Amino acid sequence: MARPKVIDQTKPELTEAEWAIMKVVWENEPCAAGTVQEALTKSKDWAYSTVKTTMDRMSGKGLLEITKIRNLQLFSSMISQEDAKKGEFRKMLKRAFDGALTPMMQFLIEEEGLSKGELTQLRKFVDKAGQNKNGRNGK
Amino acid sequence: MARPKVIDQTKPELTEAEWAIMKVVWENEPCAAGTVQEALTKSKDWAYSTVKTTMDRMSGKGLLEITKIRNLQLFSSMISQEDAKKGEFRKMLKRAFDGALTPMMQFLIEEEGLSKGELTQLRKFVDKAGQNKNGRNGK
DNA sequence: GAGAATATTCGACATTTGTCGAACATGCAA
DNA sequence: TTGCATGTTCGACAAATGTCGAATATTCTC
Repeated sequence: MARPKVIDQTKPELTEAEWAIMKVVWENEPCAAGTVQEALTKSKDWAYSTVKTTMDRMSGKGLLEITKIRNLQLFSSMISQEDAKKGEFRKMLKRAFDGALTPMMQFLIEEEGLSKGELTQLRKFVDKAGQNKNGRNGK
Repeated sequence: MARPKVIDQTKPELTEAEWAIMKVVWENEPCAAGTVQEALTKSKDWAYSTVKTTMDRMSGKGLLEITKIRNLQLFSSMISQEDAKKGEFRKMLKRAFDGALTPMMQFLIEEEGLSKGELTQLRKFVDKAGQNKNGRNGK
């Protein structure tokens, strides 16, 4: 009955460009490459082909899926936003903190200098999370 | 008098291999490439030249500095561990959470499922940090 | 049906990263 | 003095990323 504690180590690894594209896809899927390119004009000055090429490569990697409707290709995400975030977070944790969460937290609070507001907010979360945890699983 | 709120956006960006090497350097600097290579044999099966090449490139990027003693090259870090961690953390925060800390915290607690012990530890940090912050800067 | 709009295909090229091996240099021990 | 043991230099190569442009296909609309 023990819930699977094995964490999928093969979480997706997105590059900078892939993150930008994925964000748009998550918001508009299924969507065409042109849509993504347009949505990014504000932040990225990418040519249509740049976006398309990257998206094609992404589908090759299993990050996106293509559905063809006549002449149109619609892209959909194959990974959830949650998993992507998880992957990014884990990568950072592993690289900079040897995978240890507590030291990361300490570093965050001591070095990053959270504002009072952020601290208050954080405490609220901690308390809330604490409730759900009380009484069961410790370790 | 306003404290500089401008955060150095050009924090170092280390690659996977660079992180591994930097860690050894921080622990032994100044040290030779051979020392690093040996220290990594356990985790990475890298040839001496692989390590050396990477370290040379790192010095070219300003991540490491070389001091020559006769025939020997001793490498020293040009960036602090703190800055490297900060950079890695910020990159993650920016990519996956649009730079917003609070949502990241929420995600961490809700999705990553912190253990009770970690929560307790976290609360302790928060409280401690809260003390130093109380009375001043709110924002 | 012809031309403008849109898309898709493909091949290209520059950089960055990961990884070495071979050639050459040098200082110390036998 | 001769050679290992160590180092350093350099050039290479493959794969991943970032970026396009040109050629080609499809549609839609007059």
